[in-house]
Amino acid sequence: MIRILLADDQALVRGALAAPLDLETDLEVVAQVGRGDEVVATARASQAEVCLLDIEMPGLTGLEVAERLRAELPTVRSLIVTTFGRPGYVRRALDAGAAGFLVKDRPARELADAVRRVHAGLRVVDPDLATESLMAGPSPLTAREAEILLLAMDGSPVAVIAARAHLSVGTVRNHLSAAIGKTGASTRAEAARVAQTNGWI
Amino acid sequence: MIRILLADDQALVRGALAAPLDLETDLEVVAQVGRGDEVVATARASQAEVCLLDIEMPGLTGLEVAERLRAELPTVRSLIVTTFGRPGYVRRALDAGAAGFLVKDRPARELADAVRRVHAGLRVVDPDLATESLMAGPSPLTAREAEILLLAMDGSPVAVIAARAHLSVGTVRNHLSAAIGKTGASTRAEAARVAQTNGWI
DNA sequence: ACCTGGGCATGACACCTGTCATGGCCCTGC
DNA sequence: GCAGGGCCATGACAGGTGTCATGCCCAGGT
Repeated sequence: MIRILLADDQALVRGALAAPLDLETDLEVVAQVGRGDEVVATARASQAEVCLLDIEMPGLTGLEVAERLRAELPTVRSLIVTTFGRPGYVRRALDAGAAGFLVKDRPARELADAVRRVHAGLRVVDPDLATESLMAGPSPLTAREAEILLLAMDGSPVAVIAARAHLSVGTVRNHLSAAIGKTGASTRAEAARVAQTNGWI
Repeated sequence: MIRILLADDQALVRGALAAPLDLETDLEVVAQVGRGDEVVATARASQAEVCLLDIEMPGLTGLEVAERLRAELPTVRSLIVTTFGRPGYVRRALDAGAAGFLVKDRPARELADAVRRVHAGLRVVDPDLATESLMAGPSPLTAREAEILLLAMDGSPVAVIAARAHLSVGTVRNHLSAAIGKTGASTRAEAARVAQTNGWI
């Protein structure tokens, strides 16, 4: 019996994922949570073996949760199950310690199989996403550039970004300028969009 | 037998909504689509009586679909079923001709009841959303301001917005300035976010 | 030891933005 | 008719933004 924890902010989706998994004789959904920051504690309490994680969740993203699970509960496997597979997300997920990456709206059989493989210590990556991820290549952004670009995403003025990053305004503008150049954009907002869709931030 | 069309871009969600509805003896899901621009034709072909519409869909939004349904198939009722209920969405949905507005992750019984009421010609609005919608009040933005703000959402420079709206750059800046003032924001991006979350655009 | 590349900062320049004042046009309601 | 309000435009000004050159510090690799 493989013990599964399900994390997704939409109750409807949790239900839709849990139902077919519970029908499998060797799988058992032992916990469901709707927030990223509740996953680690719940996984510990429920002695889950595999965590299915959505990426977009309040509290913590699925990627951050995967990191914490690796650090705090190394025996638990993380499997990212997300709606839209942005290219670079796959790389970031695997770097964060996830054992697998799937998109939703796949037949339930595939999902169940993925859980079994992950539980057996294998890595599972959606084939389409894997090729797309390799095509896109690694992020051209440095860590700082990515960080600044993330802070710039909401359209805040440079002064605010600088304060939040504990940097001078000039440095922030340099990083943004570099990011704009590397992404081939001509505006912060455009650069942020490009980086976003490629999974670089 | 009430004939239902289900429109949502996530196959998983469509399945999760359809299953409990099909279990009701007087309801029948006769069609499912994943894009907004396929709804009208499919509704006509399948002779649907009630359309459950998600808001965020490729092609057309659920709000736009509701408008077209009212114009082209006036006997068909639209019921908006969305993930997050932004305050002003309710008003816009009803203005667009929708007969009801619900959030997902509600018990299936409620959804089925809503379908029956809508089919009977009644209006159905999620009570929480209804009060919240009334609290927020009507949009303070003029039509033009909302239009310009919508174009500004992606962070394009004013020159691009002006070209897309067939206006002078000065006029665009005036509208944006007005919108920024009315929303209490201090940046276009912030104004756009405020307008977005209040459903004013 | 040397060189390279990233992070940080400063200063300067051209350009873009947000704000305000002013004016003309059109429609609606009194 | 006439005032009011939305829409469009222009011009001017302060401040924000994108770009570039320059410099310093600190790791890592040759």
